[in-house]
Amino acid sequence: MLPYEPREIEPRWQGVWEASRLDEVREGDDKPCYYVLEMFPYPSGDVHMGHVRNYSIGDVISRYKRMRGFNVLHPIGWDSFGLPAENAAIKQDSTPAEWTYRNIERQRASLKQLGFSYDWNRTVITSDVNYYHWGQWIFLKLWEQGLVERRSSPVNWCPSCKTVLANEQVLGEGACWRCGSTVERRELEQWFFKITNYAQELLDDLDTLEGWPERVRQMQANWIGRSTGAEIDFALCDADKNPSDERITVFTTRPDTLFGCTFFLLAPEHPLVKRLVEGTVFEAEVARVVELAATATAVERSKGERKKNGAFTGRFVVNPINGEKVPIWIADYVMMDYGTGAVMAVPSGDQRDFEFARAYGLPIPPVVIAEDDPLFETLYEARERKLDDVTWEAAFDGAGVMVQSAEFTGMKGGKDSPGSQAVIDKLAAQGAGRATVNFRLRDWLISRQRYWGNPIPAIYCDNCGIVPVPEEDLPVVLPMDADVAKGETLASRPEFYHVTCPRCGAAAHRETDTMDTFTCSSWYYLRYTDPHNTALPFAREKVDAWMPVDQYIGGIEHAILHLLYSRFFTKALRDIGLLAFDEPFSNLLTQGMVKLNGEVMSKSKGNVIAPEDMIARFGVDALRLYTLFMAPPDKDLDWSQEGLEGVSRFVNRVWRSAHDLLGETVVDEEGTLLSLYDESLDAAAAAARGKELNRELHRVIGKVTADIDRFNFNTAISAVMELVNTISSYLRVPLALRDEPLAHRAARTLVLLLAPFTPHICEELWQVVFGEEGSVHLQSWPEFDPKQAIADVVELAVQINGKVRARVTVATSATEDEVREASLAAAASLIGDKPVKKLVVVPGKLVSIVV
RNA sequence: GGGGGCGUGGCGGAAUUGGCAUACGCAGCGGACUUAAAAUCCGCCGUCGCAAGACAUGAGGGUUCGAGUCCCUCCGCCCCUACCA
Repeated sequence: MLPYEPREIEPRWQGVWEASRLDEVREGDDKPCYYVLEMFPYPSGDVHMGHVRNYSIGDVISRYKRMRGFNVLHPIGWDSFGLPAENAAIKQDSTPAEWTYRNIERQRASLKQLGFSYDWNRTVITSDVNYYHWGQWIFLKLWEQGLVERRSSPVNWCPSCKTVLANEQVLGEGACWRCGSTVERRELEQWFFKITNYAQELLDDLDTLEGWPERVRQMQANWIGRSTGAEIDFALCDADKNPSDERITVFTTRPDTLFGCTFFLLAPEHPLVKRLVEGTVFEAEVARVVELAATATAVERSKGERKKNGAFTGRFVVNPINGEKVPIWIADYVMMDYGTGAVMAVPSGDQRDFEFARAYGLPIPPVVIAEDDPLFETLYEARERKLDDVTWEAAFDGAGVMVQSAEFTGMKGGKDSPGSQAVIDKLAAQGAGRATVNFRLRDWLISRQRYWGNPIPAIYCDNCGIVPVPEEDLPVVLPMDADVAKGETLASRPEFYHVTCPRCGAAAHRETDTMDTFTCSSWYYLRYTDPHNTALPFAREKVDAWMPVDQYIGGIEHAILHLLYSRFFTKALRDIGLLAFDEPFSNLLTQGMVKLNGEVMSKSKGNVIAPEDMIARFGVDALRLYTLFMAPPDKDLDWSQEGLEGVSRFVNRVWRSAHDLLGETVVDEEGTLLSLYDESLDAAAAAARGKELNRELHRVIGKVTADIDRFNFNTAISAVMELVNTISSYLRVPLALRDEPLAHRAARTLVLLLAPFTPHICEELWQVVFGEEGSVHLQSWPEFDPKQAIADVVELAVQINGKVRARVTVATSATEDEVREASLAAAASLIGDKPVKKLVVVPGKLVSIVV
């Protein structure tokens, strides 16, 4: 036996597989299609353990499905536009393109070294012109559909990255997702994708994504943030309640509390504020609060308990339900970008309004109260206002009964309650309100004031305004040699910037903003199905054949951003007629992180375990197997060097066991005999061990198959370890007494079951050691025969009054009556003469006797 | 504040539908082989107990012949999200 040398075996087989194009998709056969996809990497540096784990999961699924008879699409590419390339280029006095493509080549080499079964002929690189060309084409199609808008809006600006950001790219407490800087709010004219047109469908279809983790579905639902309620119009009035024509509309989820509205709030940045107070005595104080809100937000926000600041504007509105005069205040807790930026404040029903009322001495009349509230007796059936304040410590925002609410008194109040509906109906009848649905989701801001991205195909003409670049003029090519270190931008390149207007022929100039990188990653999975198409982003029949992605694998950090944008793209492209399905990813697996001592590995912390170091010591197969064995795929994995060594020992053991099963004498490097025969075994004992081995083979085939199907790779591997333990027991049978066909079958089965996990050692054993024809990765998955996994006899536990008291061995084929009899006999001395009240038989498991 | 998830040996974790809790691995302990070590192989390894046995899945209660799993109450931890009107 040759010693196991992963460093020799692994590169050799990788070369053979590449030369024979083993992993390239062969289209046109009649096998069912299966599309397995891992989120493609950003080429920021070396391949790390997180990549190894992510791609090992995908590779097991890919190889397994191929052995199960599927035609598998398993592609890889790079998400290669983005700001880090610009920053790196400045630091290294290089260009973003140079830095990006150098990193891609390094990562490509690493991924090949890891032996992943990618179809390298389908690589998609988003900064390649033959890809981003079609991103521009899709942009134009969305524009034609009315899904692209350029408009002025308050947006998030990162002063460090010097670009605007989408809402989804601003993390908690106002931090930029890339650099962590506090973002600023600016009013700017920008490009948007109208993702809000799909808000309802994006929410509804989450219910169809049964193959997604509940957590991700919840996060998306929360992000979309649907609220049902009403819009209510309040007319501005003067101090004597004379209404004007001007109305301010609010959104509320609690129209039933309208009788408790004692003040009216505007966001500090609300466009009306300035005009309401201009030239009045209230102007100075209002301006002070506006200023406070604009400057202190980010700092205040991080401080947990926030004091609510506000100021009276000196103006009033009329409450449309009861004609009461309500003062208009501004308050810094009212957000301009949710609802309408105006709020009807009901201090008894909303905690924030409650605190504000207490701080500024405003009345708090209760209007919806719980039935067990002490006030209930006093106020029940009170239609007029009897009580103008409460002794409560906090607002009551639950479901209750409406009081002090005219004809609505006594009705059930709460979110979406009959009381709410009744109030909406009355307001609708007088034209002062209507039922409506509000979403938290905002339109997707996709323009970036950066160089290294996909140019937005638009032209500015003094005569014609904003003009789309004609389809036949695509692609708008990004100059690859821009020296960003010297401050070069798209605007500073005359040959890029100056154009003639495609409509009128006058001198014009190009848009110099580029698209958000997330636009590139929103459709790359479609391009993989048809990566070389030069006439279209993809052909309809290719997409129809492969999509949707059967299994998508990636990190939870994309739960909202990438996954929501991709779902939007899919729906928008469907409506353009390019696709026929509603959702891009049928099943999603979010893998956990690889950590060291509970901390995320990072270069800056200096706690990185480099894959190549581990490969040099233990080999690719051991490393990959380790990442799959140590934890379930969706959980975080804390690095354990001892754990990797244990898995490496197991791989070595597989190598020795396979040789031994073929009848080879196994020796170590110094020639010491490692095969261990038990000469005391006779033919009958050998046959019994053979029977046991055969049974175990079938049990493990069944277990591994079921476990891979539900992504329990860790237990699939432990089942193979159990098989190897049983094989070890069989290997003690002296060669002369062994069942040779059985031993060979065991060896082949072991290798087939492990092939998706440890592809190199299995290929070596299969082709070289076993001398089989063809790659192990093109073999059929072992057939599971449940009948052969069953033993002739089975030991049952006998429970008496819920405790295991005895054991009885019966034939597997025994009838329930036979089992009953045998267990009563076995437990006779324990039961004595007590009458048996009940007897439950669980076939193959236990018997429960109650006395 | 809202939402999601979790609590099992010294550690990572297993237990698919309510059916013998702790599979598999790591660490540890003992033995074989060896001049010795490494490697390998065999065995032990929840707690208490000499043993028979008793007790153990965060705590307490319930349903059931039977609960890690289902229900209720409480405690603790993690993640996401948030002045969302």
